[in-house]
Amino acid sequence: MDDQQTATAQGAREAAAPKPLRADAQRNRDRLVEVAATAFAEQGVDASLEEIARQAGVGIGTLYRHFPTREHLVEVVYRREVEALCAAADDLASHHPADMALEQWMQRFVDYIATKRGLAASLRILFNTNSAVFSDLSGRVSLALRQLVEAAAAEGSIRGDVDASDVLHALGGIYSAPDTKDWRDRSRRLVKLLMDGLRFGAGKM
Amino acid sequence: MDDQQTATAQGAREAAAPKPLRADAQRNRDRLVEVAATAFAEQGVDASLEEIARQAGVGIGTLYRHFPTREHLVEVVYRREVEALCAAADDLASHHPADMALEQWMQRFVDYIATKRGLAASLRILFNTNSAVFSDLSGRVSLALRQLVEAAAAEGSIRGDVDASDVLHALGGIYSAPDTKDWRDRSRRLVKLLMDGLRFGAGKM
DNA sequence: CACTAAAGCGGAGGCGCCTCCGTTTATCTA
DNA sequence: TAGATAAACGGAGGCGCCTCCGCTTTAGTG
Repeated sequence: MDDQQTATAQGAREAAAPKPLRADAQRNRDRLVEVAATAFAEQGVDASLEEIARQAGVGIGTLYRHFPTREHLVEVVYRREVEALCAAADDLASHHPADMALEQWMQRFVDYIATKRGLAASLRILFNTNSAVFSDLSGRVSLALRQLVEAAAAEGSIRGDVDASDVLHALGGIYSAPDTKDWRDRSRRLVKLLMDGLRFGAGKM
Repeated sequence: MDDQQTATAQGAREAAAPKPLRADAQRNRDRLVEVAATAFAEQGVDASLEEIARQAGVGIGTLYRHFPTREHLVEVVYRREVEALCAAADDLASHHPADMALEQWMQRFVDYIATKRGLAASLRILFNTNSAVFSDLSGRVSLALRQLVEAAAAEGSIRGDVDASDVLHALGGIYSAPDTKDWRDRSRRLVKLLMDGLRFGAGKM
């Protein structure tokens, strides 16, 4: 009878009010994410959480308070990286001609994917567990790509008869290619090839 | 390739020529599988391996020698159960009219699946890692089902215009239904319903 | 049998996971 | 500035994973 707050009420209101963290807590949290990003990149998602806490200069308890499970931490790191990738689209767009921006972004996208190949299984579990994460992130990516494609098409530097989802599919094909030694080089060539295809007939619309 | 001893074949073939174990080793191995089957059924695939070894009366080292990873043990247990399920098809067929054999087998299939719902994620990983296991086992299941269906159709106790894969699909639908409290009862009713549908129009062709 | 090599055993030890709770600290009020 | 208090910290402790290697048992051989 002492119980006042049901579990449902608790869960319903997390998106609305992320309640501000205390300064030290925020600092520790940021530091953990930073270190975790490096650790996951270097050693995969099985990197030791105790080691991450140690390198971040906090106790293991602090890590677990901020990220109750390994998956929580992975999600935050992963989301941060995808957001950085999307942000890069804007940056490239404002510093390069539209077709170059598109090409460079795709190159970067492919490079990024390359570092994540080993994580495929973990990410699939993450997405199954919480498919909102997946749709959110993949939505951002395709939005970023669409903007680049449309800008280049509008500018006339690539053809106008393709849309972003075609391009995303083409990139997806690169991703699912076998994991050979020269994977990265080949991907680079494929992106260039794709760009040539896009440039072909530019302005004809 | 005429080569029969590929690297993959090495692990997968224990039925063919897995060099005979020493008597004590075989005893321990059997005991481990036995205990593991119970433990996995009761506590899921995350059951403690040390506890399994303890209950089997062997050291943890022995368990790991026989089953280098948790997945190996899971696979053996899982395979054993599926084989038992398939063997039951023959048994039922020789002791009951064909349609009753089919119905009872489907009931048993569904019950079996019910106990495995929590394992879905683990099994998916297992199947991804070693898809030969999946195709082998699902092949056996559909073979067993096909024999039951065809026998009943030949006997005239169910209609003749359905094939086994339809039935398997219908059962699959039951499997993917939401995991409610009365899941088992409802599945039972659905199997009966399916049987009625199969009996309807029996002997007409 | 007795002997021996090979096969098998098993548990200590090192590491990582995660929880729990006594201690510390940032922030708020007076 | 001092005091109060909720928030945050952190690491000890218990458990499970897995490896490693010295000891034991089995299955052959003479």
